[in-house]
Amino acid sequence: MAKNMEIQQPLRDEISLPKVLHALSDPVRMEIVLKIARAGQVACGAFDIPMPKSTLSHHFKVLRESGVVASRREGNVVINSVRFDDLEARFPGVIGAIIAAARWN
Amino acid sequence: MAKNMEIQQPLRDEISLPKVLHALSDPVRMEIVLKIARAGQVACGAFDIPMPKSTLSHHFKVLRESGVVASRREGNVVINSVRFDDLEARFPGVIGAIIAAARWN
DNA sequence: TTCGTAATTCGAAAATAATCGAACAACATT
DNA sequence: AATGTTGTTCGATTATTTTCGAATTACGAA
Repeated sequence: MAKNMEIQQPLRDEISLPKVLHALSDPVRMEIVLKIARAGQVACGAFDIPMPKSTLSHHFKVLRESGVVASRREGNVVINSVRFDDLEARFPGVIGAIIAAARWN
Repeated sequence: MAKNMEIQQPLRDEISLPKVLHALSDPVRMEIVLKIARAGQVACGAFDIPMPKSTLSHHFKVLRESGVVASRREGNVVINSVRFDDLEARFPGVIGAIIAAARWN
């Protein structure tokens, strides 16, 4: 298999609102997003969520495929960030309001 | 069984963000919400969505139980409205941004 | 090349959600 | 009371998601 493959994620214009909302409707994934949003850049390994890593990896996959999170490999860790610019361009106000609301509740 | 029962829906403070996002993550339900939002008040029967009424009723139930939609019986129709005030109070900006985004996409 | 660490993929099982016809309930009208 | 209309509930089926251990990939370092 080819090495150094780009991690698959949708282009800005391909991001779909139902998929974004579904991705964020899971409390574990929301917690992940909050932590990434707070820190800016977080490696997958930095989450001490009590859960097998295959399950956690699944949640990252959902977040990535929905366009909420961007992941890139750096050495042998995967760094995640929230795609604020793309989300804001496509769905103005949505991601900010959701994250702000989730911080309080 | 008792007659004239109130239709069950969560109090403002019981509305949960994950449930709201899940409710809105379905395209059929989003379409329902858009139509209600546009018109203010819409009876269940006013939707010409090609789908059995039991399925449609299920979607209304999800919207109601998540706190997105309020339903009240008036004569023999059920009138639906979006709970803007409650949603705005609990999750400022969320419902407005999502509906605005959904209108375009 | 071998080893260790980080993370994804696979495959199967369990849990949730969506779908839909048939039966039922609430209400207005006759 | 009988009938028609609107919408919900029930129960069964199918579809989608979530979960998790085992195997695998990607990469850096020894």
